[in-house]
Amino acid sequence: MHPTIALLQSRSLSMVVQQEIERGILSGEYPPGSKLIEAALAEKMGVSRGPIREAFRMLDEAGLVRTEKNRGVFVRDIPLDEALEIFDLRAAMDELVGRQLATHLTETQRDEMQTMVSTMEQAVAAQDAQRYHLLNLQFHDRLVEMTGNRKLTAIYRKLIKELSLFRRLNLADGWLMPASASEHQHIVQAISSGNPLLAGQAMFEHAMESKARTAANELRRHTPKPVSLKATP
Amino acid sequence: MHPTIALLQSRSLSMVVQQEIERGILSGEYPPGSKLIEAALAEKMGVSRGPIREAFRMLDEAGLVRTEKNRGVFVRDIPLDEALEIFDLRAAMDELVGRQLATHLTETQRDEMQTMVSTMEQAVAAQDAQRYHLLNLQFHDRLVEMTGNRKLTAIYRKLIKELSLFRRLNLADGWLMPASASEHQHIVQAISSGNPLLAGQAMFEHAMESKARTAANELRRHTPKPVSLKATP
DNA sequence: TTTTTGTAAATTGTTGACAATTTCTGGGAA
DNA sequence: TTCCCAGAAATTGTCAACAATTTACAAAAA
Repeated sequence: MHPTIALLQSRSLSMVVQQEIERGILSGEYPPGSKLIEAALAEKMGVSRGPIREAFRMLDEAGLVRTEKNRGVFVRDIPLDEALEIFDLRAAMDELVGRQLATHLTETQRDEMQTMVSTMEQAVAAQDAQRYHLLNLQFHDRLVEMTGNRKLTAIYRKLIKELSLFRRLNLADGWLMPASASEHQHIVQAISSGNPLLAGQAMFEHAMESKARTAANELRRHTPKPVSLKATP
Repeated sequence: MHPTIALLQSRSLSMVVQQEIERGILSGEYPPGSKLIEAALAEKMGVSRGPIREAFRMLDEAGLVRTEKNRGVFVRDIPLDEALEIFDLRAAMDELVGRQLATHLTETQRDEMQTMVSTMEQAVAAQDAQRYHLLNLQFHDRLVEMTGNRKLTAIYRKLIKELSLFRRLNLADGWLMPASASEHQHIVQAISSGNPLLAGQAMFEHAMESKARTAANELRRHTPKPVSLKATP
């Protein structure tokens, strides 16, 4: 039996199961497209199928799995066009974040932002792409959180989770590390300036750059054999 | 294939139950704050408690109900501050809608928009507030749909559903009918102009006007006894 | 060989039963 | 009266069993 289940009965089983399956999905343990079998998960976690099914309904509504009647549930595989749609939506939300932070930023928040950017620059200097990737996610998540808009924060996080199921994104994020590093400093300056339009624009353009890089990566990945056709008979 | 056959093959019981409960919530049959009892709903719909519980998990994730362990599920009552947060988020999404429509609008879409605005103006002339309210919802929903961004459309609709649980909104929407009527014509013109920034601004400001009217209504509702204290001993 | 078909296995859909917890209720004590 | 607290009733949490459907596989037919 999974240790967390035996210990903490404070949350209901289905909630714990939901979190555990979600962790498995986001960590790549259950890759996009793979099938999630009720009985197998039930035995693995030491519970019956009821809570597993309830967790499936939550994950489905959250967009992390898709359910086919009488066939089972599968980890969602976000197609490119949907990923690009999410990028557009996220850009609009980030623009809102920039505007609101520019008008309500406290001293403490400004310092925190500056510290995060500095930490990211250290990761860039150390060529630690993995660490930079995590810090980057954390930076944008914290900015959204700073607005105090809980609904905005909740939906933003859902979008990020869905985007992480766009598999090609993870493989190719090494390229964008140095590119977006300087943009973060620009974002902090724009927000600190107190100009909502400027800050919003900085956030929006940063998000759209990210979208453009992803689209370019995908285009390059789907046209890998323009010259050497004779090499693969 | 026969339509009802196809329906029963694609939708499982829990999905049907979810839609039915959601309908009851949005129609006001189950008002905000009221308790939803598994056994009662199960008997009413002629199914066991399993599908009911699965539907509850979907509705919880969608933000329409809240679940308290060992106490049951309740129809959510959106507090004012959360409603205002949703207004801000919706304004940012509407701005995106305006920008995208301004750059990609077809002739057919422009005509459809104009027709909807004309129909709304007829409802205003006929003093039919109820009909105007429905047409207004339909107008904005259709605009979002026209962008072709499915994720944006899905989240927008979720936000609208949640906002409808902000009970005071429904009671006081008679006042804002004539005010927002002319704004719609302005939106259509701004989008038709092909200027993304102008169209986005029109949509954004329209949404923020709606937020301001709601906030003003709420303020008025919470301070109804400033003078005649002697009248209520 | 390829396709088809029938049967067994695996998996999901649904239900009813039982356990755990909360809520209700009535009677007794301060 | 008001408060408190058993015990009953109602309700939710979990589970195991059964039914319905899909999938796997092997044998038969083209």
